[in-house]
Amino acid sequence: MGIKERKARQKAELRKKILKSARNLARKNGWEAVTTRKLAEKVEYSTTVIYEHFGNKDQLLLLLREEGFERIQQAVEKALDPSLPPKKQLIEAGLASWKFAQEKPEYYQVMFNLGGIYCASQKESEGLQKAAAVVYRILHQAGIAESESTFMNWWALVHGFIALDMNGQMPFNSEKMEYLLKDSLERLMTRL
Amino acid sequence: MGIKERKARQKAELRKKILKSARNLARKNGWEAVTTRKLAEKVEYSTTVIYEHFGNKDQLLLLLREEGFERIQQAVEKALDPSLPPKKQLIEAGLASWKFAQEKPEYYQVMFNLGGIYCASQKESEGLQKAAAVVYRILHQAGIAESESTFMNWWALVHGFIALDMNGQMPFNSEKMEYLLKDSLERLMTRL
DNA sequence: TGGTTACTATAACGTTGTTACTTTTTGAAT
DNA sequence: ATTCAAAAAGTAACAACGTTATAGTAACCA
Repeated sequence: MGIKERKARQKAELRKKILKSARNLARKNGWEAVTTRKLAEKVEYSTTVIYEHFGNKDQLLLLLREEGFERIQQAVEKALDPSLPPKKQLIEAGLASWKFAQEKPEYYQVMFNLGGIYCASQKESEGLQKAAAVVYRILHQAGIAESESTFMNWWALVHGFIALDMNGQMPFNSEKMEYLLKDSLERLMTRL
Repeated sequence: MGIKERKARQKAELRKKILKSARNLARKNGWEAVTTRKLAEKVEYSTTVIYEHFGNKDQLLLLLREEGFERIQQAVEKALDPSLPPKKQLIEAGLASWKFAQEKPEYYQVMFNLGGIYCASQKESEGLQKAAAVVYRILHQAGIAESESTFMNWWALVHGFIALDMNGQMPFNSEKMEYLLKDSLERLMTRL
């Protein structure tokens, strides 16, 4: 009697397909192009399918936000070399975050309400906490006393560079911005 | 024959009124609540008045963006004490920017595409350049060599703190964030 | 007074997110 | 196999959005 299982599997597949379509649409045409109708068309269902699976559009976006936080965490941890001194690791972590935002901007945007998208929900993101924990861990390894201060300094620096670059308002191109970020991270670390 | 003058005056007044209404609506109910219809209702005209005065909604937002850049520049310059050492001035400038974003979030949001608003236009903002020039000037006073690097370090730091605080995703409240920003700015300056 | 011009409003078009309602499908019981 | 309830899916509508074509009204000049 694997009927229920099959149904559940199909439902899960469709769910994945919808989420993937949303991400693809956002990547290709920006988050403004991600509408319930286009999403339904992509998966060849009617619009109501979104509401059966996610409740509403905001809930769908929140799922992608969590997905994004998990992915950036994985990307950062993969980029880390535990044998290096913690300060070097923090520089690597910052650059890995930058790289993630460059390669998967649609994720970074939904994570931080950038690029025209906006999730009203203020509920604390579990994924964000986990990603933050990675940075905290390295700070602890480095034996840094004012970890809250250094944590926010690091995070704001990285996020500031990414967000400003995404808006395209700064007089530097992305390559230059990456270089300047690296420079800023190194300065931050040499002063600890 | 002051008829033309009167008309021009009335037109300019209406224009101002529309811009002010947009700002008030955004302040009270967020930028999502700023619609052409609500705007028209506020000034007691029909919707088309927006398009006669500004072309479209995006153009109106761009005007407010410029207005915002001018205002933050004024706020920062007013907060500066030229008799203080340049490094202290840069700290003051950062804190003044933070204060501006706290007191007039609707401006900061339209300036940097935060809080659900989005202006597609990538054209370089004149106001942004002027605001940036203020920071550059102080850096020059301080005789700092790598001014591009330090400039972006300062700017990304300030913007990162503001943007993250606005999203309400960080585990610190605004007072704490302000304190941490001050700390980060002081660290940046003591290392130059 | 008549006609041209500038202003203003009405009403509509195509989208958007969302939902009430209807239809179809489907697994199971008779 | 037929019937039936429940689940799944589609249709069509709602209100609100940005925008514009059209139509009307008011103001100015002759």
